Amino acid sequence: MKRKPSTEATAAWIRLMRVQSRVLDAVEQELKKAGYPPLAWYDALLELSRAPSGEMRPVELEKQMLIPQYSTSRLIDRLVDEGLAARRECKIDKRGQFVEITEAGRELQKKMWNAYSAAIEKHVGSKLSDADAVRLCGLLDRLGCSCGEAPVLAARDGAPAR
Amino acid sequence: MKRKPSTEATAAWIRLMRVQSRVLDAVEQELKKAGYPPLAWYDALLELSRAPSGEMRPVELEKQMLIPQYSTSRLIDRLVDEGLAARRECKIDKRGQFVEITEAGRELQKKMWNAYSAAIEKHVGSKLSDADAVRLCGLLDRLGCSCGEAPVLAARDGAPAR
DNA sequence: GGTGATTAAATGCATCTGCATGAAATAGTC
DNA sequence: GACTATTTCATGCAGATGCATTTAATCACC
Repeated sequence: MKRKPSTEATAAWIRLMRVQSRVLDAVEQELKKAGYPPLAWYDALLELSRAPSGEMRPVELEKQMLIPQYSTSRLIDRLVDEGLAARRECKIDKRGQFVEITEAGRELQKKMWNAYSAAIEKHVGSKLSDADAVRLCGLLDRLGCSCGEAPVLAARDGAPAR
Repeated sequence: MKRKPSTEATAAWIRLMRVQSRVLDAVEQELKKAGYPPLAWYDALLELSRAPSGEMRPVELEKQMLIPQYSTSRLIDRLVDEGLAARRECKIDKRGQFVEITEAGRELQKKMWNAYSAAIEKHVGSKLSDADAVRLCGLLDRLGCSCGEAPVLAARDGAPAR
């Protein structure tokens, strides 16, 4: 039996779609204008930089970033092409590999965080009090739990998106 | 001078990106499993069906849907290919045209709304009280105003997304 | 009413994405 | 240890997207 959503729920759905799209576009545009690669690259570099010795398995990365396997594979291709990461052979499991962030990768991640954090502040932080940001988090979290939650750790020197 | 966002703001940003992505994926998947075309088609059909005589200019559609011009052009191509809409010559402005929804288009829009609304209820409505949905709307709206707001009219028999 | 700027729409091209499949290694089972 | 199933990663292909440009018509202004 299909129940219809209330107008309130429908309005919330619409806002969620629209506002996210606008805010994401705005932030991506700023990064692009500053000459930086897309956010997905940043996310990958951040994950790698946080890994114990700056390296992790593609499968891990895929799970952290919640993107499909082929997408991870190609993202790594691009990072490697740009010298931001390197593929390392995995001795204990020869079908796998390790991806290691390079110095250039670490530097780019840090530089991007400047532009990125400024954009977050501009498009989110400056429009919401901290208390309201917490409220927004709480409400959003309630929508997320149906599809397997990856607990978002406190973002200290970088924020993984998507 | 670049100010850094608070951890609260950053957390809100992350949630906004993640939760939207999950919820949208979930809803799109349900539509797809039910054998329906992507949400963008629905949005276009809804806009067209709401237009005075079931027709509007591509430029209008573009403004309503907030998608780039070339994207509108191609979306219309597909709708026309599937017999859901038809291009009509515009007598008063010969560089323009009208796009008119067909009967098949109207029917599809209505049928999709069943699956679509059920998905909204499942992934949003059922997780939030109406009061919380209103609160969520309020908070999200505050993020939206920086980039030119299209006031979202009450969704009576359909919800435009994105 | 002629000229340059602007608007409406389409399209060529490179890139990106999704999907399915392939290839190689490992794990599980008897 | 042979045989099948599973896991890890890459890739071919079709379709979608972004960007820049093109074509055609209208507008604005003198």
